Amino acid sequence: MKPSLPRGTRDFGPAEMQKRQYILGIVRRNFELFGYQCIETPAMETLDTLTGKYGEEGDKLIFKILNSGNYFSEFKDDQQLLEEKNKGEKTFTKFISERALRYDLTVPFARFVVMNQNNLVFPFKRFQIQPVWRADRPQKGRYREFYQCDADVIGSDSLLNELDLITLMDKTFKELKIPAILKFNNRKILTALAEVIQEPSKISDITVAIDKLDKVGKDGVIKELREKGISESAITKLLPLLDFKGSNADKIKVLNELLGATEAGKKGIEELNFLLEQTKVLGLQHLEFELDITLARGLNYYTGTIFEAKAKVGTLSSSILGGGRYDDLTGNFGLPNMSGVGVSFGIDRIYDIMEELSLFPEKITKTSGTKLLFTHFDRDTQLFCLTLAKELHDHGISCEVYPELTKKLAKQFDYANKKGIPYVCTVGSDEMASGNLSLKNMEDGQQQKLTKKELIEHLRG
RNA sequence: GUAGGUAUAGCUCAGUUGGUUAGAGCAUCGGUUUGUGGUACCGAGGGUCGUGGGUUCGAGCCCCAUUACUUACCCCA
Repeated sequence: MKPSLPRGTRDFGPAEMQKRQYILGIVRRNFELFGYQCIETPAMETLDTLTGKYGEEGDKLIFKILNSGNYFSEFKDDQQLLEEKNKGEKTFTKFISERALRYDLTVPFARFVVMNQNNLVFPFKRFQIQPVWRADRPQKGRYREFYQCDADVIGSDSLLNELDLITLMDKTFKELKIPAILKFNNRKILTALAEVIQEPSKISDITVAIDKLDKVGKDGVIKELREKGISESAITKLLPLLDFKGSNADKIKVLNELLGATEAGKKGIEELNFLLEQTKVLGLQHLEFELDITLARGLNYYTGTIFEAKAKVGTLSSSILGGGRYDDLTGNFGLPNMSGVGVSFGIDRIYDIMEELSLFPEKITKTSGTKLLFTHFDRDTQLFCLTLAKELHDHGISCEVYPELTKKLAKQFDYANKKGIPYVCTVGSDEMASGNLSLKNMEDGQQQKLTKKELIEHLRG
């Protein structure tokens, strides 16, 4: 058969993995620096755990796992099967699937917290770096299997956690050298907005429309709002938002006029203001920090602050980080009043951007970490090389013995060359007898005779 | 869900208005060179042209269907 990959998935070869590990290393180091602790959860969850948390569109994109065994045995006869099928996809799915691949790391984390509540220290700061799966249509920067790197604090509703995460993001993107903009908003603003215009059910339509302001202009947005059935009086109330430009402080002023009278609006504005002021006091080193009222994020569970980061340069316009506050995600699993906030780095997109902008350091592009290759001529010398290699390994020197028997040194040198191994030690019967080993530097071609001791000293230095 | 693109050697791709035995580069293996690589030269192996139909004397090329991958939109992050 012809080998192929399923849509939206990728292999990572040695060269790609070194770059991925570089990104992961920076992210992980910062997570730990800020006091987050690592956990892992299974690739699959029970379907019930996941459904209903991501919104209607999100639920459709959950990869479901077919039950093992004969799932048709659930049905008495064709008649019953047909009846169940006609009830719709949702109920029918229950018969053939009880498990699904995780869609993100936040919901499994909430499940984890509830199940381990007696063993955890709250507020609990955890990080998690694992793949997630989404049955999306793939395109540029969008994959069906990708990694999320999450940091969350749960069991504390203090806005200090938001600030903690903001500085974490600032530091991490600085170290990755990605010029990025961090946009934020607050779900309470959106709630207040719905209240003010008295169209609570249309709130997502409205944010989607306003979000297109840059693309289609003010008139375009108004047109789309009308198409979505938003009343004229509501549109009139929204007009100030369409001129929503200027500094973060200007935006707060507009919001105050528009939403200051509502309970949710007042609270939301207060929170936004706090973050803006304290961020100014802390002083961000790298990130651009912008209040974006159109930022909604599709995930249902967010209730307060929401975050999203994008690269400021390059062709990839999709976000490279997302996150926010969820006040009652654990309530679904029987543990109410557990507010949490977290962010998720999308390292696959971060990789794409760094590749495009050539942000990876030169030194990590080598495919091999091996420092020395032993070449040989026959079984005896090969086995002797193996004992030498063992000794070098004990001294922490990365080396390997060419595993095939061949008289051709050229082939063995070629191997070292292609793998980017900087030193070659050739061992023939002379060297074996005398103990004088010849070490060749593959970069400058220089060769020298060394004893075993000298060789080890030389390579450790 | 909507619209486009692509499918030929292990990989990246050529392939003329439809015409003999389908090509190149890279990779692999062998040789020039039986103890020295990165670069040179010579040679070899490797293909049901995604799959199934159709048109034609004749199809890699045209038509229909189908599958896979891919891009954009919707959506999502």
